[in-house]
Amino acid sequence: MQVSGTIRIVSSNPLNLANTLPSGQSFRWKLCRSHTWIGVIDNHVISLKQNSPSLISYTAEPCASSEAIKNRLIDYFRLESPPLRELYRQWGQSTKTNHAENHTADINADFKKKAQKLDGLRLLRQDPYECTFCFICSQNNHTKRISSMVETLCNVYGSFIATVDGVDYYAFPKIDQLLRATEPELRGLGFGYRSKYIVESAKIVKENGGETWLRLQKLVPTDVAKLALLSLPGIGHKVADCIALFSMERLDVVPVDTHVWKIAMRYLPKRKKNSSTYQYIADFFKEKFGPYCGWAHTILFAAELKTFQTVMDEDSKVNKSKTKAKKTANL
DNA sequence: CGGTGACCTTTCG
DNA sequence: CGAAAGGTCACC
Repeated sequence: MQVSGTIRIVSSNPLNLANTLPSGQSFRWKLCRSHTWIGVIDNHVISLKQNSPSLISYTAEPCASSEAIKNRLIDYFRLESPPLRELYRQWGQSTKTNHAENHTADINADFKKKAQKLDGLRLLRQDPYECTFCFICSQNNHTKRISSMVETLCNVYGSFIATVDGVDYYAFPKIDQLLRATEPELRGLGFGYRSKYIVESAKIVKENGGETWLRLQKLVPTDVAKLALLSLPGIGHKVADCIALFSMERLDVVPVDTHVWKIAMRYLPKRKKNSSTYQYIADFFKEKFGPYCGWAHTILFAAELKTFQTVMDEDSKVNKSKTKAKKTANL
């Protein structure tokens, strides 16, 4: 038995599932049919269909109050605020700079161009506990493999939720379930050197109070929350920033990963790759995009993903012979 | 502090 | 078949 309903999307505050769900924030969504996505939120298998830019329909299993599911989705997609259209407009607007910077490329102008292809990409509000372990899996890894690792964690250690379209869905394992995982077992499941990080981090999370310990980090200052995250093995500054941004309401945090690094180097003088440069790049994004720079960052990050390359490249259909030149330019 | 190299495995060109 | 992938850690 399942519940269903619809959500109205207003144009001043868009949500585009196809641009949001595969953007590298969550690793739990799969496109199962045209415009239809299936994933798990909490203990519900959620199916979402983008009927049009202004209408999304959902089903949830197992049964629950339709209103409760709807409210959960509104929360998950941050549909209450801020009005995203206006943010896109601001991010695409060049900030006034001094003369020296006028000679460099304009990241806001480039944002504007890319954002047109990635309309309605919303930052998700994820669970800090789940997000933490997903991003421990993310280091030096690609989204496809991360997704399959997270799925394995759920299928092996999590509780069964429901079968939908012949597929069994499992919840993300609770800390006591996750504690059953051993390093050799995880290595056997293909987690590689992250196996040890997962096992050790799970122990520390348990010692500190379990899932709620991570959820409580929402309430403390950002630097305190980051220290808590950094105390877990397998979490450095970049992963801590991802968790803070995607699950702890730190929308002003900019994780500097390999893609963001490359983006930044198109606008900034070259620097060595060390911790001070990490902050230097994060500050650059903050200056250019303001208090919601983490959200802007995620859009620019997504534009670099292979998943979106076909969409982003539709520009070049104008003149296919230019493809070769474009490739060289990107190097 | 800053710099360097090892590290599991999959995916993609 | 080699490089890259939402990096981190140990060690100098």
